[in-house]
Amino acid sequence: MLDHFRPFTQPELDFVSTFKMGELAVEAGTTILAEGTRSAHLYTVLDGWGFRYKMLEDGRRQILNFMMPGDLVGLQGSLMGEMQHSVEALSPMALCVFERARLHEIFTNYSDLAYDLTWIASREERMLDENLLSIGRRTALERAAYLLVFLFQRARAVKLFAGPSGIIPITQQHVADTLGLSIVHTNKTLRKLAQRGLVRWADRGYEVLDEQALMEVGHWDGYKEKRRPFI
Amino acid sequence: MLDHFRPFTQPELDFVSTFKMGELAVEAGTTILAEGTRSAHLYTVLDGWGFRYKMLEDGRRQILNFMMPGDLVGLQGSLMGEMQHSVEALSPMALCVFERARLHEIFTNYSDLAYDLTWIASREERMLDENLLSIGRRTALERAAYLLVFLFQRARAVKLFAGPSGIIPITQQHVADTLGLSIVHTNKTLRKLAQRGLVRWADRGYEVLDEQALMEVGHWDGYKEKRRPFI
DNA sequence: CGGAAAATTGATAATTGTCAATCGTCGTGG
DNA sequence: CCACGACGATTGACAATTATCAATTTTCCG
Repeated sequence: MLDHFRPFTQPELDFVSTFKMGELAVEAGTTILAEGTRSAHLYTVLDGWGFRYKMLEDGRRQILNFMMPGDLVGLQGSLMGEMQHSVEALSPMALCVFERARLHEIFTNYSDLAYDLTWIASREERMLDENLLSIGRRTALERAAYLLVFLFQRARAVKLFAGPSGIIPITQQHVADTLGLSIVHTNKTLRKLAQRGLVRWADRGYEVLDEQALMEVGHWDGYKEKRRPFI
Repeated sequence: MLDHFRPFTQPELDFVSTFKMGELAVEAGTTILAEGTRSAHLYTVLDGWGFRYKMLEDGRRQILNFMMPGDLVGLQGSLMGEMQHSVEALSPMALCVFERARLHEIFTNYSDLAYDLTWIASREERMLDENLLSIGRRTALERAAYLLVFLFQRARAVKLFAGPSGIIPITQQHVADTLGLSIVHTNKTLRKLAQRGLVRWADRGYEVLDEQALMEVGHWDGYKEKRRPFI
């Protein structure tokens, strides 16, 4: 997996190992961070899938983005105090745990790592921009197509799939809450993509069958990213 | 305006003055940064209103967020290369111009400023999260109410209004493109808010009349923010 | 094998979008 | 000062998309 990320210098490795408090393994469905809470920790995803979401008081839920290896969990909360969103594991996950309180040390003593942190935050912002465009302006079918290739390409980039392809471990409820659609309409929309042979409902998730076609349906150029940091 | 922001140390001020290349004043409607472009500059908003947006090839436009004094313009592009969104002035704006190439110096030599940068990026992410929740899960009326108080509170916090209240300088087309609605439906929705006496269409923009009621309609707690950095 | 959770479906209701005018306001040129 | 245009706001009618309801199937697991 790591060949996708930038190499570390020795002092960085030394620091990271002291900054690191340990590893955490969680089951699918575990809530890692909860909205309204202040966590003493900050995490890096080592393995598995997770997602960030917000809810309205009456229960309506919006999934904001998905998390995969290399993503930071809880940076917002670390910088700004209380969490304004929750994070839940979609599959079993392995996380690297850091101490929130020591975040500032990174800035003062390891500027390259600080730069990486900001880079990662910026990348998250970029994904949110794309998701906003999607929910705001794409039709249901376009949104679904976009979401599935988007997740597929991201997952492939961090080697989350065993082979060249693989299964995206989400239920239709997750898709619905990501796309801002009802679950019934989501089902009908995904079904349409399946009928056209672009995706397949497999085991406990979706499999992408025709990457190119999905990108066309979703009016999306694809997920381009060069070397990236991994903290 | 500046009492809202954190104070600087002298060395920071000295650095900022060398990092700063000059100021830029633009008319309403000017495109400051364009999607697909690489800018040699990075900006800080000193005065005025602007907005970030993305478009699909067929012209559908989604406004991602609005920019007000203290916001950074173009950080994403500075960190990641090509701009993936455009930025346009909504009103006449004053911008402080920085050299993109020297961004790294901030990280190596002015860690507090670097921290501030990341803080600002994180805050932007938080706003995007809220906007996503809005577009994905709120009804048209809720979205409109949320957007108007949101802009109202942000603008008030940075003293963009002359008195205690003021006018938000947006057209209904802007509102529509922010909320992900058609312009006709946006008009009918805003009209409903106006009939209830929550907002008023004035001169060339909207004025908030009943902040509390808007927050209730929009199921929103309000915009809380303590001290914040200003670069 | 029994249940529970997730996926499907068909029918019907709301919400939101599209079309096609019309109305107003404001700045410009005559 | 007034007519002309342009852009933005408004409206009403009608169409399309998406949501809600209410069952049924499937699939997964113990």
